[in-house]
This record gives sequence, structure tokens and C-alpha cells, in this order.
Amino acid sequence: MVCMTRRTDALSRERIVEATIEILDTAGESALTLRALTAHLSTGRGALYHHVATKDDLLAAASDGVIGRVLAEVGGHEDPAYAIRALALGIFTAIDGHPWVGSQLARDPGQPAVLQIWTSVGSQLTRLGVTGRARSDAGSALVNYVLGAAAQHAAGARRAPDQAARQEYLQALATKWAGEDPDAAELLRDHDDRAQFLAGVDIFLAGVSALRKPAGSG
Amino acid sequence: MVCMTRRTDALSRERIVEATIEILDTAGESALTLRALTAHLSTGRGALYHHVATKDDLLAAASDGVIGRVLAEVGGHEDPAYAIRALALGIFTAIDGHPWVGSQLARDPGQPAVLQIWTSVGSQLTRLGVTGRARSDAGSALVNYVLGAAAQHAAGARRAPDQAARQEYLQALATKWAGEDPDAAELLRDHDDRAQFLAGVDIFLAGVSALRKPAGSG
DNA sequence: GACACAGCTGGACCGCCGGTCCAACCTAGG
DNA sequence: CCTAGGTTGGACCGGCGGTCCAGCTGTGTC
Repeated sequence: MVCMTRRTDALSRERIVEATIEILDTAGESALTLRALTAHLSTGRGALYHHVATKDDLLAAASDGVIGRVLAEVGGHEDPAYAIRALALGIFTAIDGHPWVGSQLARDPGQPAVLQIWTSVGSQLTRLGVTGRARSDAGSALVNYVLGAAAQHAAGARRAPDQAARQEYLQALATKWAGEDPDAAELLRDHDDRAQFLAGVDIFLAGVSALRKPAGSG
Repeated sequence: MVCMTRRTDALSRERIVEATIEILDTAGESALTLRALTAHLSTGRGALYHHVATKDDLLAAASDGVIGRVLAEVGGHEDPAYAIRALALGIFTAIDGHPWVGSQLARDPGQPAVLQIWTSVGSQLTRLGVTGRARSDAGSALVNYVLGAAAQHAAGARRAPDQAARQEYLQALATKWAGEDPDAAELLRDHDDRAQFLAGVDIFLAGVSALRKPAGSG
């Protein structure tokens, strides 16, 4: 009956999600409190709960927004293998910038953001000529790899936010590995998460291609 | 000076971790409360904190115990590729039985359980003849895939604990996919998580092998 | 056997959390 | 002007992880 919003600057789900992302980005997951959110929006809790069901709902909406933006950006490449690399790298970059998304994606396989990733990967695999069970197997492998790497990278970023702490962490790991394989310890020292992540995508793509060729007959 | 434990049936870190695993297995992650733990052990909170630093410490110790047992069991295969499959399947089975481990592994890359997985995978890859950067890339890919699949499977199990709920969930997913690819929707219906997980491992192993051959020179 | 000691134990207590509830408010329609 | 209903803000609730401390309990010493 009435117009849906009384004032353009009034509280809305969109504004709440926006503020949520801002808090998460600037102060981290642990700082996202409904109290902090109400303070940030200069409002009360009842108002929040008129637009949002629960805190989890809010987190899902926030990560859905970020992932949705990424998937929309990287959708337009002709070569499907290249598109898959771009898709994976886009997700990685997004989680590098917003570590909380990585944790959130690992939390619930039914949330919209994860479904978006599934369908994007699935359609690129179809374009790659993979179908049937091979496609669902490959899709599962790639999605799980991307989400796993995302969660680990995000957790690492949470644990070692600055470069010094990260160096310490890598050093400790290198020491642990040194006895077993000095070469690996050396590589760990000038280690690039992004390059390693892409190398993993390439291993996956090579595997899909290798398994497709020998099984020629339907 | 004195003997380290006064009575064999007294409170100890081991007993606490054991009780923690029992609560997590029987009642789920959300049921693990320090209050529930004290009730289970018929003790108070101060006593708990004499043996355990924080709740996170407890969770890490619990998952470390489960993973450690798994890795010790599957270590003895001659063929490294087979050993990797056994390793991955062992982790998958453990997480299928203890879903909370899956969530825990995705939370912190520095915890002992994750380091154990890294070193196990790394040593098997070395036995497979993969070295240097290829090894760290392959190890990263495999570990991230396994951890990602574990976390997703665990989250799914948390969300749909019984078979009926799981069917509903798959049905909803199938409906979503049906418009895009009816074949995939059909496959989703009689979907086997364990087989799909192993298919993913095979994709990565095939990729590692495929990328090793063309790059013959060091 | 008495004693002092040190580590262990249990429960009261704290601040904070997510979520609920309701009285006051503000705008649209009559 | 009044009424009505969606919107707002804050008081309130039970429960959480973690801290603190007074007392207990087993031990080594004499």
C-alpha cells in the first residue's frame, strides 16, 4: 500500500549489509558484533532485526555480495580454461582482500555464494567439453580446492596479518620441514601464495585433460 | 619433585580431550561448552583451565588426536600414489565420522593436525618423485583440496544430518542445476560423496603426473 | 603423628554475546 | 485532526568463554 521506504537514508537491508562489510574489512571477523553494528549505524537492535533474520544471514548476504561481484566481473573469457583460471584467481583475490569471506564460504555449502561458485565452475567445465559424471567430479574437485585454499589463506591472513608475522610463520614451517627436505624449506622462504594457488588450478586442469583423453569411448 | 600425577583417575589433559571428543561426536560442535564439559567430567572450570589454555586449544588437541590416529594407520603402503589415496580417504572417513574435525581443520593452518597432513602429503609426493617447486605446488593443491572437501562435507553433514534432509538438499540443488544441465541434475540424485572425493584425488594425481612428464629437464 | 607446603579443585563472578520484546514514534490515509 | 501500522531504539534475557580465589588433598620433613 504505502511506499516501501519512507526515507532514502533510512535503515535498509542493503545499508546494513554494506556496514557489515565495512566492519569486517576494517576490523576483522571478531569485531563484527550486533552491538558494533548498531553503533556504526546509530540505531538499535530491534531495527536491525526488522531487516535481517540472524547474524548468519547477514554474513551470508555479505559474502554473497562480494562473491557475486567477482563472478560477474570474470565471466567473459572465450577460452574456458582461461575462464576457469580467471574465476579461481578472482575468488582468491577477493578473499585476499576480505579474509572473512574465506571463513564464511567454508561454513555452509548451501549458501548463495557457494552455489554461485558451483554453477560458474560447472558452466565453464561444460564449455571445456567435460560432461556427465566427469563434470560433477571435476566440478567438485575444483570447487573444493578453491574453497579449501581460500579458507586456509584466510585463516593464515587472520593469524599473521602483517608481513613480519607471516615471515615468522613461514620460518617455523621451514624449520619443521628442513630435516625432511631442505629443498622444500628453501622454496618456502620466497613463497608466493597467489602463484601457488594458480599452480594448483593448473594441476587440476591438467588432470581433467589427462583423464579425458584415455577414456575416449563413452 | 613430587610425582607428576597424583591419582590415575584424576583430571588430566588427556581425560579432558577424551571427554571433549565424546561430546563433539555425540552432540555436535554447538554442544561443546565449557559448562557441558565440566558437567560431563563432574568438575569445575578452574580445574579445566589448569590443564587446558583455551577452548581453541582444546579443539586443536581433539582434532590433532583424531588426525594423528588416521595418519598413523594409513602410512604403510608401498605405491606412493596409492598411499596418497589412502591418506586422503582416511582423512575423509575420519571427518565423515567426526564432522567437527572438518570445521576445525579449516580454522587454523598452523595447528598440529594440519601440519601433520602437510608433512604426510609432502613425504608421499617425494616418494612419487616430485621435488622442488613442483612438490610444494602439488602438496599445496592436494592439501587444500582435501581440507576444502573436508570442510564442505562437514558443513553439509552439520546442515543435513539425516538422510531425508540430505535428499531434500540434493533435490534443491538438482532443481537449481536442472535448467542449466539436466545431466548433472540426474547425477546428483544418486551421488556418492566418498566416490566423488576420491575422483577428485585422482584428478590431482593425474595432473601432477601429466605436468611432470613434459617438463623433463630440471 | 603433626606440620607446612604446593599444586589441584570447584564454584562464584565478570563482561560480552546473539536474540527477544515492547513502548514510543513517525508517516500515510481518512 | 485522528487513527493505524510499519519502524525504531533500548531494556532485558539466558548463556557463553574466561578469571579469580578460598579451600581441599596428597606429600615430604621432622
